[in-house]
Amino acid sequence: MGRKKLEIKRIEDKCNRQVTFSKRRTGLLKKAKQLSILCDARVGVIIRSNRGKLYEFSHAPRCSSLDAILQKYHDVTSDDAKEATGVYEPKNSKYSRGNQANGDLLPRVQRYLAELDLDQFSVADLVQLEKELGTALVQTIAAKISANTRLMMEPIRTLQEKANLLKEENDVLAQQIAAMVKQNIAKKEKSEEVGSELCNLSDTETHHAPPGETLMLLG
Amino acid sequence: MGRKKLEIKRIEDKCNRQVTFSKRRTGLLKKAKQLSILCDARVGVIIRSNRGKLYEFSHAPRCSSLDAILQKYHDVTSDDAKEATGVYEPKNSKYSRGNQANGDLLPRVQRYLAELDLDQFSVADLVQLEKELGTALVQTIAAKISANTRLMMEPIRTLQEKANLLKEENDVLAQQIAAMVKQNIAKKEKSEEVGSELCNLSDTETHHAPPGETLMLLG
DNA sequence: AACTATTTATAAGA
DNA sequence: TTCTTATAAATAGTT
Repeated sequence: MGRKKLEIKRIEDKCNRQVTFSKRRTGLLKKAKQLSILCDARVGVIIRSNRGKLYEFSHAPRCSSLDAILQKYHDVTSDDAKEATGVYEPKNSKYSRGNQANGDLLPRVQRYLAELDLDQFSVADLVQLEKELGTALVQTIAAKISANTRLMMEPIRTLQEKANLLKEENDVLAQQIAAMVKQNIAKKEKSEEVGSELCNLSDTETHHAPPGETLMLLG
Repeated sequence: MGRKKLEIKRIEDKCNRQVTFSKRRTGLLKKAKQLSILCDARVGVIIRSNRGKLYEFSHAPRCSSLDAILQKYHDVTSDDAKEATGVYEPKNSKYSRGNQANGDLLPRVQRYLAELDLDQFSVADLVQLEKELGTALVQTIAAKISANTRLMMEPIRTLQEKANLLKEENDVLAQQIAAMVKQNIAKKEKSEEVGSELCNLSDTETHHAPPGETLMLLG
């Protein structure tokens, strides 16, 4: 659509390509949103520019309990993943209770989460948690990653990309730290009250940086 | 666009909603493809209808080595996840060699994969592999799952969804079995030749079923 | 599943 | 960048 019919092939002019990217990215995200609303469908769009910037749309900003775990993995990994490779001491921990056979994983995870003191989370704790879940969680996570997301994990291509990711990462980390501080304060007040509303950070349809150690691992 | 301006809110008429879904889904996937081509961007779209059917677009059908691992997780999980929950005997295995410090994960994984006899893969092997990688892989995976994908992991909502997922799953499993058989035959011929082209199954922009145990875990 | 009147997206230009 | 505008493309309602 436009003054002229455009052939669908890589736009060679860099400047023009950037402009088109900006316009069409906006359009795509808009259409994704419309589809999700009009048809009550779950729609996800993730876009990474050739300079490494990320844009995504999700049909809803809700967070499942699984989300909370993944978020925690994320946080922890960002902090000390470089040292944590393989070294951990599974404590005989606070969330060891009767394993209730195989049953539904999600309810079990929810129960675990409800009983956890979030401040105590660490790589070791997560590993222990994972062990107690019998690697089922890990397999579930891995199995559910769409081809889509897997492709988004591909190595970044240019130095410019690395720089951009690094910058965005800093922003997100700052956000997360702020959120954690806030969470701590809130907890000082009421010591009970659990549930599955454990994370309310990330807003939808905006830039989103990948986790901290990405650069090291993907180089 | 159409005879009338359409308000963006849930279409109540079921039949009409279905038709619109079909049209707009096609449109969205088309635009995603155009964006990825025109602007050399990485674009992923994943759509799940309110009946549970999955549609996705990925900018490229390439498979990374990480992909191969995830695919394996997927396959294994589909087969015997119900029994595998937590029970495994880490053999002192064939891919135990000098762990080369922390370095880049991806090259290490590639090395592992290159040395593996794919036929020998099992839950136990994967767990062992994971252990040798020091859970770094798991954390990496978890950290990289976008909010997008996490939302797509949400519990399915209706019986109809379950039925649809089940049906699609069967199709995909059949495909995978066919692919494995093919792979085996190919291997009989040349016994060397490794690299990162380990999987060439899934085609882009088509229906794609979630893994086998999904129903059990999400109910 | 096709058709077509309209709306919407957007390519080029300013 | 942002806006304007002519035109291409998508699609809502119809058949």
